[in-house]
Amino acid sequence: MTIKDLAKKTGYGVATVSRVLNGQPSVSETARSVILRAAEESGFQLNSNAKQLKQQRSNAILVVVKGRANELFSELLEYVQGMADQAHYPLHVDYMEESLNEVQRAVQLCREMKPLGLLFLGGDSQNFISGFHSIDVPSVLVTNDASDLNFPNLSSVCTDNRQASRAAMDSMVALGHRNFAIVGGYKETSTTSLLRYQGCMDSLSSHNISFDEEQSYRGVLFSYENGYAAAKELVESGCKFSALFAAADVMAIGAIRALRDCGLRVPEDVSVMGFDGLPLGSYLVPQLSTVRQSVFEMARISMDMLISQITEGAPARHIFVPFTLWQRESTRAI
Amino acid sequence: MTIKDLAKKTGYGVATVSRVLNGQPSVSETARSVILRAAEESGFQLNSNAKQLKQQRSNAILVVVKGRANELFSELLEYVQGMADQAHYPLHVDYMEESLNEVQRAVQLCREMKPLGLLFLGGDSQNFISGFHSIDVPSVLVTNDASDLNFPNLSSVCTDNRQASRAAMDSMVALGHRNFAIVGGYKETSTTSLLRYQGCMDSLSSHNISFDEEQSYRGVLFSYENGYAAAKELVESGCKFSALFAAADVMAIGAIRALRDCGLRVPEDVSVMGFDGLPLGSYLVPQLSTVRQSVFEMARISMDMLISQITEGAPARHIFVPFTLWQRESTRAI
DNA sequence: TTGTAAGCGTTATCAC
DNA sequence: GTGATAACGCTTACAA
Repeated sequence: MTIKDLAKKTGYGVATVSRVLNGQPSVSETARSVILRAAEESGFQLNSNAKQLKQQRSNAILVVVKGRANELFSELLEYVQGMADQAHYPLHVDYMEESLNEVQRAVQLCREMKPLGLLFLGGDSQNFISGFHSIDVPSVLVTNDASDLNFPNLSSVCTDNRQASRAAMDSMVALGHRNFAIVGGYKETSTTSLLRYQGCMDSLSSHNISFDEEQSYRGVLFSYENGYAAAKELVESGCKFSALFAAADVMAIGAIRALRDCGLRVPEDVSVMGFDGLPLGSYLVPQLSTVRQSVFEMARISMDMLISQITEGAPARHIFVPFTLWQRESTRAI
Repeated sequence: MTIKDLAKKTGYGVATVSRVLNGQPSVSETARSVILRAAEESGFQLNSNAKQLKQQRSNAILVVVKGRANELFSELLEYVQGMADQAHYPLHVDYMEESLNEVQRAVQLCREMKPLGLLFLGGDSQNFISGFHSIDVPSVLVTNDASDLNFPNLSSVCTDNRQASRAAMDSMVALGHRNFAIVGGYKETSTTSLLRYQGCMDSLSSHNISFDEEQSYRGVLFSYENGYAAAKELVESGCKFSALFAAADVMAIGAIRALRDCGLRVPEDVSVMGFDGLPLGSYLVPQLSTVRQSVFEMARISMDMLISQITEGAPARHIFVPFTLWQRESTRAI
């Protein structure tokens, strides 16, 4: 069943059928209803390959999501989806392996889909530097700062990772903690991980707290498992600490279990603070203390900026969205 | 940049370029290397719209995933991905809203992609009954039983939900529990939820344990939040129980927090058992007791069956994969 | 081994 | 308003 069959069946030409199916204006009401009914009856759907191949521009927004198991992105996406619906932009979501190049992927998809705009959920600066020049549609990078990259069509919206992790550490210092362990990311390869690390150091040095990185910092890929392993190793290596900061909630969760397996209770023996503010954290016992990223705000601002770039040619902007410290049950004063 | 440009640039015809780019045999080594180098240099990628539009059959396997926030599916997918790589089948993953019709979606995608086979992660019997007849490629439904549907090209692989939840309840009875509360799914609309409910009833009645459904059963959509709300409501409504069975780990996690907020400790005051065996469960304190679905086995069997249906025309089969009871820290004997 | 050319199912550009 | 018809970028006979 193709558009041709529908044309034959209704007695109209393919052009009219196409116009109707795409909701274009200059079609008679008769034609519209006849064709829509026929399409309905036969359950006809446009072939998007042919459509996209021929189409000069679609009116969809393309979302490129880096990594499929990221709960923060899932949450972001839910809001973004709602906002796109409300603004009547079809949303096309493309999930990709975290290890692949999201900009290359976007370039390919732009050629194929010709979207109005691009939303990146997660991204790596290096990939943008080396490949974003061949993207010419309005874009927004979410959860990473792109102000240094200076692309006229690339905005960014994120939490100030450095300030946020500094604030997290400050709050634990305020609770009386002086001996810290930190489970972070690979600061050599991930900008986000580096910034969160630097924020920690900012806090420690401003309070004149010494920190032996070799002994008290572990950099791993964000996961329950790695959080567990890192925390266990910290304890077993003899590192003494009353507070542990994990640069992601998933690692904090793994870490808490590791501490428990080492005979340490949270928060009685060790306070643990995470980063992200995943919904899951509020159902844990103890509820996870964490730096809550303002997911809804990030989604809202991203979509607003993207849409104004698309419709009004607004210039690229770079925004830090406020975060919130959630002192809950996994931290305590000593 | 198109295949034509590449042809012009290398002096070959478009057919040869196409053959090289698709790894077809009858091309000279010279042509192959020249064209590959040129493609590399210019970063050329085939336009998949044009490719799929023209192609009679792709050699890809299409995976239709129902719902994007399902951790069990994420885990399954990871294994499936690995197996497809190993067998050299490109995998195309399509995520869709849980509320939409996965079979309709598959029909559309089959028309567009012409995949060799289909893997459904999750699915609803009704949708298959009303729409699967128009799918003619080998297919496997994972996590649901399709033996009743009798489609010659539809296999299925799943846990015996009824037996598994019966076993879970039996195990709690063996621990001495007699008063149960159950947080399940909508048994009126979800077959899986109904089976898990029936398994519970099988167990209870075989042990002559009475159960007031009105008072002690809550049917909700699987989520942390709903698990929390349902458990809280059970306690507040005065339902007395020493054990709670949740038909999904996510609900068990929500329920544990709700119990805690009602002043009940797990497992000291109430034992809680989940269903699924999510990786997360082993990092919780207390570790979640649960029915572990054999995710790896399900993935392996699904892919094996799908591939033998594709390559050897093997007939459809319907397989129950063994489950495991994990008695961990959220349950205890009384 | 290679090239030519006919579509795949649409949309866009014309005329009418 | 509507209908021919030429692309879109590719694969695949069929010829050479």
